Amino acid sequence: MQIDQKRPLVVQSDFTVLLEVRHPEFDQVRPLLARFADLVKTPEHIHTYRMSALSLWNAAAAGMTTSEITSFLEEHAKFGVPHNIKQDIRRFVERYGLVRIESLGEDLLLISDDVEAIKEMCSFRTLRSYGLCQVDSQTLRFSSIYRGALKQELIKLGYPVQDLAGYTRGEELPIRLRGDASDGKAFQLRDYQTSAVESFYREGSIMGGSGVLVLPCGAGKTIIGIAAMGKLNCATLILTTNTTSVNQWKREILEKTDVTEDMVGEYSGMKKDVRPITIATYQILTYRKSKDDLFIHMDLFNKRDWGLIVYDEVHLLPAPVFRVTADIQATRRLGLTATLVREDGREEDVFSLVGPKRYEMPWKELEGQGWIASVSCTEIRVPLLQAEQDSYLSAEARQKMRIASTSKGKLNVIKQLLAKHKGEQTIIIGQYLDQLKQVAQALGAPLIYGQMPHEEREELYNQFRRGELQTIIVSKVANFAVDLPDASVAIQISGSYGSRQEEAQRLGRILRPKSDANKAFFYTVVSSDTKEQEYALNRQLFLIEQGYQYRIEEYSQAEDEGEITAALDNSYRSKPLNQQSEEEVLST
DNA sequence: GAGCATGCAA
DNA sequence: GCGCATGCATGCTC
Repeated sequence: MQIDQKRPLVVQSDFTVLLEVRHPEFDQVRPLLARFADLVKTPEHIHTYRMSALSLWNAAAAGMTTSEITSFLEEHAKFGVPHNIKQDIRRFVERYGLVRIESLGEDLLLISDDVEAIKEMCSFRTLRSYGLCQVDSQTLRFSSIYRGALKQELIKLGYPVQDLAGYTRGEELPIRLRGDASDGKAFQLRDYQTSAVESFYREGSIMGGSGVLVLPCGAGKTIIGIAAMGKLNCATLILTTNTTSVNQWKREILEKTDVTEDMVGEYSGMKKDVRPITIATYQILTYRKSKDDLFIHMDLFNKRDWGLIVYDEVHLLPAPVFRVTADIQATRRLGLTATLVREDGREEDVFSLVGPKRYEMPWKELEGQGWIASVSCTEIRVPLLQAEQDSYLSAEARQKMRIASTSKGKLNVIKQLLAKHKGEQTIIIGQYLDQLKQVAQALGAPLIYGQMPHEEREELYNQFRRGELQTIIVSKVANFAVDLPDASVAIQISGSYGSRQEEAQRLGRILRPKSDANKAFFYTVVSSDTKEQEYALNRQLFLIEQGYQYRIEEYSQAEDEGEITAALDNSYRSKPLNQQSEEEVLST
């Protein structure tokens, strides 16, 4: 074993990989590591990643090989790579594709070059009900109705099946992208958008046709979906999270393709139009009169001969939709998301039913190419006020979070930040209405929340866009509103527990490229030494995994306003005492 | 049958 | 494991 203390990684035999944050190779090593391992912990000096079966399978599906992974680890590990880890990586990576599904007339075949794998499958009790029937030592035959369910079951048993059984064409529908239009509506796919579409589907290749593309907010997921439609030229069902997004898909399809309005239908609470291109919400699919009733709108999947189903924000796909998706495995499926992480842990179902990850664009890479703004993230820790301190300590666990999140001490920080970023469009985002109302009153800025009619919201958004309003305060509407205007400063004053998605989405609000220095600022204000501070760390995991660094600043309440300004301003220029390491990392 | 308020689900 | 926003259906009014 080669020992080289100068290297940044420690590969441990429990499948975790430690990465030294202050190491000069950090920025170079991190994105590669993230391709096959998940970030799990981020204490100050060392980040812990863990390889899992699924993270390795997704890497394999995206084209990574065993030797790429092990030689990368060997090259950067201080103490080498334990022998058993190398073996296990090989075992997992090779599991993807070890068993594949191919078609044979009406039926399907499970095929493996590994005779032992087939033997093992015959012995699994849970597979009995699928009527697997042995053809020869390497082949099992089964009915195509079990295509989805079987894949779901097999991944649980450690066999991520490669599905090569192909797809139906679906009803034909010519869709031409306005790539060369002379009427000013022309647009060009960016290079990464082209690669993304091609890794989903390439003409003549049997492999493509189902899978997930992972792209940051603001990378143009809709456009990629539309480009895929343009390749396949077939009736398409698009599923998305809310009605605003339904409208947005429709608008973009009409704008970017030659498809006419009568070809595009909306299937939602308001309208039930099934057209060659139909856009629906997940919610209408999962509607039922009572708990043990039928999902009456689920037959939308069979209302037409769809050639493609697009799952927008696939990480939010509701459980009942998985069930139907298992039955339509012969239809091409495209999942789009900014994060494969589901808060309910059903990532394996996404893998087997929608498809494996085909493409991932790291946020930092997009930033490097200038497609999104570069964001500096700062966590500002504010001590609780004396009175809050007491009630915090005596409060029940479940109340603690609320007390910490809504601390009155945050107001001063907000004011300081607004002063610091005077003249920049700023969004303040929070979770508790009481708190937001107080902040709105103190700042004299409008609060946009659920009860406000959409018309009124739109008016405020427009004023903000025109620059007539410089600051707006938004509640959880920000988590859903696709039409929220862009800003260059976001201040998060409270959020829901450890939601990584929420944090990512909020940062997404300031990613649109800026005209001048292309720089944006994300602040998260938390009460120091509280539950909130712990949760804040959790929330940041995903973005840290994407390469963002949070600077941490301790804020102390001073008596005199002027003093506060000085204290805060100063800390941006000099190194905060407790964060020298972060600072050094940034400069490497 | 549009426009609104209400209750419910996840 | 909380608080909030959403979307859907229904039932009322004119």
